[in-house]
Amino acid sequence: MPDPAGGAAAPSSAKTIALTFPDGARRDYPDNITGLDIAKGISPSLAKRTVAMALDGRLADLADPIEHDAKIEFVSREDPRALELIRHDAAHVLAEAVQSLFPGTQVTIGPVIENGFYYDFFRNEPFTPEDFSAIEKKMREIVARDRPFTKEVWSREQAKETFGKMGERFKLELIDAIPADQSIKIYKQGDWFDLCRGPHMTSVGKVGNAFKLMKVAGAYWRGDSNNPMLTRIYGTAFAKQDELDAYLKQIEQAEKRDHRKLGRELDLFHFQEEGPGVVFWHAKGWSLFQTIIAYMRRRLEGEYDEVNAPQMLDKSLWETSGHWGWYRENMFAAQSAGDEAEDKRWFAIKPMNCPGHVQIFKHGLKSYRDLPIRLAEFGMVHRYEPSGALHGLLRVRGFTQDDAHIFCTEDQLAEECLKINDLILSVYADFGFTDDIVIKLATRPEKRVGTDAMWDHAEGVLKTVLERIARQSGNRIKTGVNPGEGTFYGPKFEYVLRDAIGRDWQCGTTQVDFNLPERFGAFYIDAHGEKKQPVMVHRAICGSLERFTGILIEHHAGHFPLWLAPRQIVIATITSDADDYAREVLKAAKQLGLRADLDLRNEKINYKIREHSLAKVPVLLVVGRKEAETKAVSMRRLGSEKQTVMPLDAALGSLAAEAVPPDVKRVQAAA
RNA sequence: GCUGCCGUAGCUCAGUGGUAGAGCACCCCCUUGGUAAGGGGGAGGUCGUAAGUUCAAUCCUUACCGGCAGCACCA
Repeated sequence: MPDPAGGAAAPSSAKTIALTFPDGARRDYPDNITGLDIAKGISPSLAKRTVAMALDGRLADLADPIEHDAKIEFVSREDPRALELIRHDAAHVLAEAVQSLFPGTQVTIGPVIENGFYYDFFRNEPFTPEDFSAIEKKMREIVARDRPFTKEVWSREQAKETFGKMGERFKLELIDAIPADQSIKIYKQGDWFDLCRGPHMTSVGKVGNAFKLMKVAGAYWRGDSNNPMLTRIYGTAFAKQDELDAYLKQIEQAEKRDHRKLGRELDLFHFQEEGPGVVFWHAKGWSLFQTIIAYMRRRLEGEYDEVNAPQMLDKSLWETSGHWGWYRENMFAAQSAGDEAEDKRWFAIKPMNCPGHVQIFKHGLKSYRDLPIRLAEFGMVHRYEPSGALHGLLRVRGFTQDDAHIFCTEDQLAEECLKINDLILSVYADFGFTDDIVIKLATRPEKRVGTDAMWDHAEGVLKTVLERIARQSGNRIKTGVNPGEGTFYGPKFEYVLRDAIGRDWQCGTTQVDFNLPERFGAFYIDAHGEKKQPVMVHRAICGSLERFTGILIEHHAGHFPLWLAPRQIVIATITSDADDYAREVLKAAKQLGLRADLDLRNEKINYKIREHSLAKVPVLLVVGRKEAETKAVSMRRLGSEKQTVMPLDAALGSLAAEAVPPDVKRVQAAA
């Protein structure tokens, strides 16, 4: 596409172009007329409130000459599409402010991101949040000055000379990276200017004052850890102050559901210094964790064989599998600790379950009639994750996978992938993730094993399967591709789900592996009595159960549905007169399999209500003398201030019915 | 791992170059109160670890450990 600014100097007069307006009107204009001229021609007020235009849906500078027939729309500052312009312009304002306050700081890039923008700077002394108020103040000055954004197209030489003289070595690198057929665009805002592909609004003042600098962080130049570390300043900007306020409030809400905070508050788990990245599960957290595993076990029944492979194995096995070569840096290994011990071999603590499962498959001759063989394991694996990657339950060094490996023939591969898909989607639905599930096909990475033919084949199968999944779901399931993101041994599907506040989590995965069976010499006997190599499919649904538990905590904000809640009911007495009856209620609840506790403390009911509400207990059964006399309970649900007095049996009966896990409910409904 | 910030009681946090405080939680006493904090009292800390500077370090310096944010990584 020719650069719109390219011909700005020489407007031709003979040609005309036809522009279509949002209301459908079509009008002819002289070639190279600018959006601004058109807007002015329509009405001065339109010109005044327009900050940019969209040509055939693509945002462009209002001052750009228009060279083609197009659909044209004028974008006001309030238009949702203007938000990215506001943010991008704010990034430029940030850069100018920083360079004016901290001379010698070099600029690099400053893109718009999901919730705002950032700008990466190079400076020996990094910025701190204490610098923010001064920078924001300077930014407000620059905005108030309201200089127009003007675009210039420079020659490569001019650009390199100018930025070279300024000592902007990162900009020089960027200029070199711009393809030869693209022009070098410079946006000026008063005296300050930046290399930028645009577009921008008409003037700096349009940024407004609803912006805020959020945080500083290091970031590698061009995202490569071999490159120098830059200082990144994150900010956000909105069209209006109340939108900014709402966004800040939303961040606060997200912080409240942080699983690390809730884990402490709800007494679910903890971490401590001696065990970086490994979880101490407390009773309530372990209950939740085990509820999830029990659920998964039920879902595997009849289809999978659950096995358990050793926690550590001689390193030679990992050399064979290839993990020692590929991932040694990220593995733990152990030896006998005694100085005098004779056996000083290295044992690798398993980072994956697959080599163990191959050993189980290999044990004894397998016939094609046995396939597919589906081996599942809730295996605890350990990986030496980089210290900076650790993050509560979401990234740990020791975790439990809901792992399985399927050994099948090539003919069975597609069918197996579809079966796995059905299971994954059904499990997600049971956990409350029904919409916005995305499946991505991750294709061959640069570092990989196996022949191209093998990869072609495996990717081909997955692609076909993925298309079928999308079709079957009536295109409810969205699909995509992650080029180069496959594992070293094969391509994979990544299942991404979206939580209650719109965050995406990659959980499930289906990975095709032609590599491990070959490395370990796994085979089966086919119908002609020949040895054949099985295809192996690695599959996880929740992925790391620790992580999945963390996601569930955040998804529900600790307010779990009854079937998951570690403590479903607390029976609280009003006075000690009701103690005996409360014990009766507890016994009856436990007989129905409900997880219930008693609160007989000598405290006022207000106090008890408050405490258990803060602990997010889903159901409070309050009993006093009245209830004891009538064999009733006063039920109060978490999040509600209403109480319902019900006969004991009816209350417990309905709670027990509600607490049945969703998969069991389905079975009950079918029966 | 990299950059920056942080580490004081179970939790949330205040504080000082002369070895520490608050609120909540905890324990004890009084209170038996009908749906989100009743009252009083008490106990609790080698101020992350180690070295250095200093007459003196929780406070200053360095290293290490751990955490937080982001980056990089994630079989």
